[in-house]
Amino acid sequence: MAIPGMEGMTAMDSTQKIENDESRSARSEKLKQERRKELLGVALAVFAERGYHQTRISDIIEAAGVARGTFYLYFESKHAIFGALLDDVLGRIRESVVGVDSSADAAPLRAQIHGILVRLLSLVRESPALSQLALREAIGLDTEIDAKLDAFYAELHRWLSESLSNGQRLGFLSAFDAPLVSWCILGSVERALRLLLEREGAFQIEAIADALLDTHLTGILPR
Amino acid sequence: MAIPGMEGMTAMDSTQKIENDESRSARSEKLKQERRKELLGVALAVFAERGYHQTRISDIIEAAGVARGTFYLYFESKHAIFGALLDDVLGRIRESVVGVDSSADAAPLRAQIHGILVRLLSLVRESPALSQLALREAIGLDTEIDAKLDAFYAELHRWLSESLSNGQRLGFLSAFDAPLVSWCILGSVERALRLLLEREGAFQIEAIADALLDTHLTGILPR
Amino acid sequence: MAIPGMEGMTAMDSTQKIENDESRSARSEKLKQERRKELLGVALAVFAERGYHQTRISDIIEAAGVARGTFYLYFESKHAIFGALLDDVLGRIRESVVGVDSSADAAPLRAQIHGILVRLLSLVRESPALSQLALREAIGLDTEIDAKLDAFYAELHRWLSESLSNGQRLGFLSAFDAPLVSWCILGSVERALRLLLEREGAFQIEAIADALLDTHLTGILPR
Amino acid sequence: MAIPGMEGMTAMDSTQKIENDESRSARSEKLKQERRKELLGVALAVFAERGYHQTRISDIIEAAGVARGTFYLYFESKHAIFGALLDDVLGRIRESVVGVDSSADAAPLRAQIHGILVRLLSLVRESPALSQLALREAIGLDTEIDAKLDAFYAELHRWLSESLSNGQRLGFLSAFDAPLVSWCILGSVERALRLLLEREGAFQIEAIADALLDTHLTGILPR
DNA sequence: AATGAATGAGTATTCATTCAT
DNA sequence: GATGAATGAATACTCATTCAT
Repeated sequence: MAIPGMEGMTAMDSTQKIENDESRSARSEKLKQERRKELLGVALAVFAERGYHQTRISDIIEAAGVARGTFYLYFESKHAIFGALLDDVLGRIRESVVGVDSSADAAPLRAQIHGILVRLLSLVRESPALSQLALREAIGLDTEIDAKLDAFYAELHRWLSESLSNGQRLGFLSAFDAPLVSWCILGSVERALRLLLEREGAFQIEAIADALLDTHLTGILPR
Repeated sequence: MAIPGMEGMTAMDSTQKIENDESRSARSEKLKQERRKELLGVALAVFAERGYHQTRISDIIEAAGVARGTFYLYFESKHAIFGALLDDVLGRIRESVVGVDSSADAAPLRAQIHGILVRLLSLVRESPALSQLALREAIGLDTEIDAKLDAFYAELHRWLSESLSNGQRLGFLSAFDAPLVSWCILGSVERALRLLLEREGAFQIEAIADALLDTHLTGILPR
Repeated sequence: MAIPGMEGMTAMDSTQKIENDESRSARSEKLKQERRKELLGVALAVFAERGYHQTRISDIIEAAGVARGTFYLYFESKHAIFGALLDDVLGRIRESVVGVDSSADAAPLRAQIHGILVRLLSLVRESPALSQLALREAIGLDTEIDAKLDAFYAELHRWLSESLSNGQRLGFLSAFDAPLVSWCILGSVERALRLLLEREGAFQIEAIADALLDTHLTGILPR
Repeated sequence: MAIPGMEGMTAMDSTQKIENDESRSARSEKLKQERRKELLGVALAVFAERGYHQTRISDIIEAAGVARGTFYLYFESKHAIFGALLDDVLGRIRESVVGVDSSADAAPLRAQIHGILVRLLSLVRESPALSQLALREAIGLDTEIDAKLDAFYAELHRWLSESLSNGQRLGFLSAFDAPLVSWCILGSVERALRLLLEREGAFQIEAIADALLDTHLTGILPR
């Protein structure tokens, strides 16, 4: 609703004139943000349904009920609005993957990881269109988009790799090539998310999270 | 099988005539296949470098040194040549993934799986362009291509899932959701292949194969 | 109907606003129709000069001084603009051929028919390009166009055939195969129109109309 | 069968060599003409079915079962083979329209004209494809083709016009603008032929010929 | 003569983006 | 801000014709 960093600016000023101007611009700014969000939502739906290349600007503006030029008032290009959507979903994924609390009174490690996985899977279930953007549409689109995705995965990988290394240092985990195994795990998770996306309803989030955990924690050989 | 330029030196009986005709048409057929393969090779390189959408037919024919019409003599469309390349790489991957031999005198299971992984990874190392086609370019291109890829992964998954189920039945493997875990493993392998593709030289094939095996066989928890 | 540049000088109540909007959209609609008509006119000239197949979209847009895309803003395709022109000319011909008034105080039959012929011939003289479209260019172009032409001629034929049958019933005309003779007459008229088109200036409209009338009314044998 | 002007060349010569060569070349010439005719027949069928522009050289050579290059051995171009076919049909029409015999012991004028019309209509019935070429496909194709058609019609017109003038001079026909009326009659006939072509079976040749004759000879007014 | 692989000029149509109103 | 008419670069595909074998 309120624009971050703008909240304080609506405080009463001494002159009516300024107050009016400010409140007017604040209001218009608000309207602008709302329209922007509406466009983002519409574009998301269209991109998810038709794919990036099959989507025409016309599809978006028709669905949004705005004029052609209006679109370019809010986004520099087709590429830009896709980038904005991608940033959005990548941000949400980032938020789902918070650090593991290794303090004494923290939840058991397994439960924490389980939570992360459930959050990720729920994100896919609740925002399938957005997820599809990151998991399918964005791949191989563009050097710029590719770089963005690569950076994101690198970031995830760094976080996971360091977590695993920590676990190894603390003796929680066995000795293995942490960076390499991190990529494997990321791959598993990515495929699991895609699974939920493509075969909606065929799998339970809990079941997937457990399968991911068990496979990677204890493997498939009998103990 | 007549030697080029030697036909006139033999008696011109009807048999010879037919033979000549056959050899001539066989030769032209051979040339045709060569031309086709050359076009495929060139297109592969261009697709891998620029991506499907950034690739124009002009790029391919210029690189191949043939005329515009010649391209369409061998492939119905840009889409068709991409499909042919994809079929090619999917076929190669299929060949790399042969059945596991569970007879008494067979190699140990681990060694067999290790072999499969090494074959897959080698394929990526040796044919990075072709691999990139399957792992990046083909994703989200087209409903038809998508269906082809989906079918391929479904096939891989079926094979893996049944293999795991077999292992469980024989007591080699612990109890787990075989279909789900199969997807996880496929995800790991896919990411590992992509890793080799993107960070060429940063990883050793053997190391990756081992990491994949260990993670999934015994997990990352200490035993 | 607001005067351009005057809008701001009137009170900005909602009624005015709507009126302004309406006049603005009406004006733009008018401009659009004008642009469309201009394109039709230019295309007509080019089609008449070069023929359908020899005419490229470039010819039309260059002559019209608009951009490529603009053309497609007004017409779906080359075929579509030709169809629109054909509809235009067929409509005009239809208008030229009004029903014959057989009431007691009507003009004599001969004079009425003479009038129809003169109108048709004048149409050709005044809009030779348009006429050429219907009489030459449209023939054998396309199944769709063919169907349109056939339907038009069938309509003309039905009208003429019924008129003749009426005349026979009323005793004005002798006994003959009305449908067949109608086709003959249509053929004569068509050729006469083509004559005027191709040998512009060599014949007088009145002379042609008289010749057509006399030939079909009383024949070429002496009475 | 035999090539006009070539029959005498197969007479016995003194030397075997020459005889062989000549007979061989005569035979090959014969074969050549046969192949040419076959191509013409096939092209005719295809042109009639699909129309000139929709017909591809591929359609013709596939239907004829010859190679691409072979076509160009017999005809310079697509345009040329169409021209040859058009010449053929125009020639046949010319043959159908022979001079009217005005000698004392000749058949009555009406019967003679009736014969001409029946010949023309029969030509259309027996060679609808060929007729369609002249009556539909050839129109507006090309300046060259147009000129050929125009010249043909002019020729027909000249013949008819002079015949009518003769009749007038001899008192058989009333006074009218012979050239103009000739065009009207040509138009009627043309349309009648087209009628037979398009509504095959709906009309009898005799009926059409009679309708044409009656309309133009005595008109549609009661006598 | 016959073949058919190769050629390459030719063109309708699309669609992201701009900009005058 | 909003509009939507105008823009024009971009491009896959066709097909008549040639020519080496």
